[in-house]
Amino acid sequence: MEVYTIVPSSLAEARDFLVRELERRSWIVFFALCRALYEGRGASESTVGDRVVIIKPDGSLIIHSPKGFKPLNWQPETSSIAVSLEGGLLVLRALRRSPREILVLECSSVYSISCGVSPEEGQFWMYMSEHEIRDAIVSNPSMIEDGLTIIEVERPVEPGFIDLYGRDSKGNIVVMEIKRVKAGEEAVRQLLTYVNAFKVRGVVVRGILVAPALTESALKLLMVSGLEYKIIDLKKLYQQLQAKRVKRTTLKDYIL
Amino acid sequence: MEVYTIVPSSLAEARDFLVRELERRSWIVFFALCRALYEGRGASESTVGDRVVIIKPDGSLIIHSPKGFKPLNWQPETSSIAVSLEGGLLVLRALRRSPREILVLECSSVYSISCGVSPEEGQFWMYMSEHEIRDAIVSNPSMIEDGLTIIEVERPVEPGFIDLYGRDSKGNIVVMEIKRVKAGEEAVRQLLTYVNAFKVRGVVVRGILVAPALTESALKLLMVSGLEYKIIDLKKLYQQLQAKRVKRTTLKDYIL
DNA sequence: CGTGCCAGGTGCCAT
DNA sequence: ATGGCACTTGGCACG
Repeated sequence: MEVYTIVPSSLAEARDFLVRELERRSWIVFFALCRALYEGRGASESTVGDRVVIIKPDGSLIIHSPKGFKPLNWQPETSSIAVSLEGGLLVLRALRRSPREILVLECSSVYSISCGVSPEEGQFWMYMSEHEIRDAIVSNPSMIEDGLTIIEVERPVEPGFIDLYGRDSKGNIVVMEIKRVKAGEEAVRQLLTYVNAFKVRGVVVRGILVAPALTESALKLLMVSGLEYKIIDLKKLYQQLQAKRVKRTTLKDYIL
Repeated sequence: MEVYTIVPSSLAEARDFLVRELERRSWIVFFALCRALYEGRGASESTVGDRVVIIKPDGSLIIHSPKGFKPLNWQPETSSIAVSLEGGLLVLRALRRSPREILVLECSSVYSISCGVSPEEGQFWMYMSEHEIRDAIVSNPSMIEDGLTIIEVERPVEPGFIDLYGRDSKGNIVVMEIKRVKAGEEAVRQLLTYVNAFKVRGVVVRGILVAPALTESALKLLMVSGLEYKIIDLKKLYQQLQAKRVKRTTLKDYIL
């Protein structure tokens, strides 16, 4: 990728540069003293300050303040970005239909603008998603309980989907809700909703919350509701999965 | 803010520049051909590709691919960022304790690095948060129902907090759950949990879901559960609030 | 398209 | 720190 940077001597120069590079669908990053106004699903306004603004080839606009992971303002995949000079300010208007949103960026100074055109795009993988945990249980149900068999994955039920639906060694129907992270009350409520859906129809089922951990209040709610839980070891599951995968560079080399 | 940009002729030059600017706690943005490895709460790995990397003065590290709002990888407020040259690659290791996480960035080319030091920091406001909706109802409960009085805000109850707790004209206790956006089933389940908490103690209360809209399935679940709802007009609430605020630049000028 | 639901969710504030 | 919850949540998969 070729990256080109200018230090604009005037806002007019900055505008011309931005207009040209937006047309070319370049990747644009600039430092500026500016303020942002947003109105759409919500409404917000930031005070004037030094920001880093990213405009991606797909039209996403992201405004970062000096702190934290989250951007101050943003607009995902805008339908149009207009640039203009108004009253001594460089104004960018990023519009988006559906939902109808507008983000206005007023720059009083633009310190530097960089842009580049990149041809290809990279891929990204996530490991140990809830999906993978589910599959691991399906291929080895005994990790939950001896004699358990899985009948259905993502079984549709009145108000949603049951992650795993099976039968235990004594023939009881078992409903399982999986959480990849420590489960809170919401997870218990969800499981309870599914179990109740059966109860209404006169069928008594066991409900098991499967998670690496439970919050204290979740455990309490679970006990009161007559539900069960099963703690799973994510690290172990992850390693089992790793073993099955093709050999690849691991992070162990770095951690030392 | 002063912004300085270099186009490094070697990875060693890039490393030296990064080390110096990290020490100065500058704001750093660079374009690079790289790949990221993460291990911590989850684990991920991205293929090699052109990326924009931001390192903020507070140590946050964000890696953006050419698409979408969300970064490909990140590390919020790292406790340390180490830079080194290893096997012909420029390697950045961003470490974080609690939770223990490591992000490794391997750059095969660095196209351009910009950095700047900004002295001050801006503030940010959000309008029409759930908090503000709640306050609006408190100051004018009749927008929900004639004769309603609010007794308590954020009333603690067995498994959480009731947004609004009040009494209707006939003396019945009313429990309200507020949603700023279209309410889904989860909102209904939450309200139901609160109402049931009273039912267990033998007290019958009315449960009202307050939201700008309801999903169809939420409405169904709400009806079945014997709960009520009240649609509120966010735009109207927002305008009422705006009227009370000090005069300021609005977005109407821009929308035309 | 809307609806549901996971996410390395993040951020804010409470205990 | 842990927990509870809103968020312009974003993102994906599915009807």
